[in-house]
Amino acid sequence: MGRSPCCDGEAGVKKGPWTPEEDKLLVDYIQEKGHGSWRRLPKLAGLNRCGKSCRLRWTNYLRPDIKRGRFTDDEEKLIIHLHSLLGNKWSSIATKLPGRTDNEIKNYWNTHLRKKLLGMGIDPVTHRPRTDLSLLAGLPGLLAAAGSFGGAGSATGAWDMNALRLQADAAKFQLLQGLVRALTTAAVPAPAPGMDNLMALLAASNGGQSGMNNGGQHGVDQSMLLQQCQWDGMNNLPALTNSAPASGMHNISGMFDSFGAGDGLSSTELGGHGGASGSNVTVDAVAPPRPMVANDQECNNNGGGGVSCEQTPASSPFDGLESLNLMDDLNTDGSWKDLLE
DNA sequence: AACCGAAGCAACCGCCCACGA
DNA sequence: ATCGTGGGCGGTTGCTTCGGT
Repeated sequence: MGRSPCCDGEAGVKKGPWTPEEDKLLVDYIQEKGHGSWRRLPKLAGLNRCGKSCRLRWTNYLRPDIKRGRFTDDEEKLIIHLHSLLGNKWSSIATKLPGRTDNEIKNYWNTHLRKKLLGMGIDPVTHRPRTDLSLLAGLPGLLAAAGSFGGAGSATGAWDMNALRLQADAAKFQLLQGLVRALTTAAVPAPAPGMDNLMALLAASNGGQSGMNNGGQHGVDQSMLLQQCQWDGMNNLPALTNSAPASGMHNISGMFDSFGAGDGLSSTELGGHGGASGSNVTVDAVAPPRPMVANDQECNNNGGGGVSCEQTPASSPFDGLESLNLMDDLNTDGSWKDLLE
């Protein structure tokens, strides 16, 4: 049974925005005597507010160590990375961002970061590629998101490599899904191996709406994404033949299998893995081993919320791909069961 | 200039847990 | 063991600001 709100029964207690006068009363009192019991504080400080409101105002806005202003790119990346590990444990995330409050981070996530991930084809809850029907039509949005993700960097044409890699991960997934779709609909000639043909195939399979042939509408150099796709071995596509869909399906199934296994994709890219500098695109010749993330003692502070403290591989947008069972989503005629209407 | 919808953000709500009596 | 209280947390609301028409 939850207890009743602390302000229940306190008729006449003021709600809504705080005035500068109220702020001053609160700050002066706490700086002189400390907050002590929040419930008793309003009366002692001469405030017509409930204690809970005072606590929130102090912890979120009046504390002297609060950092205001825009989140930096590094902070954004850190939030995304921590969210992939901790979920909506905003207070835990806030402990890693000095001067930022859980409320501020939560708001920023809901209003900015969540939308960015969605635009990149990444589920903001699971941090994995989205598998809903918007995926195949999502490349234009992906590119749009790519154009906006880098903040000041993208505005100057300097690509954020970590963001690009994340986007490339999603792009690879979409490419493969489009490939499966194309081969299984048998309406498109089977391609010769190679990325260029794969791209063309995807465009054809998607009714020419893939956005990859939009002439750089969003200022995205297609070759950059291609290089990213090749970065971890995407270039080593299995040979595709002109055979019937069943045969193609076999090959693609193998692609998915190899994709999920030790492909070196790592969301620690988000955590500052230096893949490139400046605006030059560099491609890791050998993807680094996926690091283990130690969820150490701070994972104990959630009051039994259930965060595992075991060592777990750092999550990636592609982590768990092998468990997506994409082939299970295909009907015998090659159409998607749920992804396509 | 006025209107309207979207986005952003401060603040509130209600549930939960820890802890002490 | 039970209950009441204090405080923390995530989710939601509603006001304000912004941008497009």
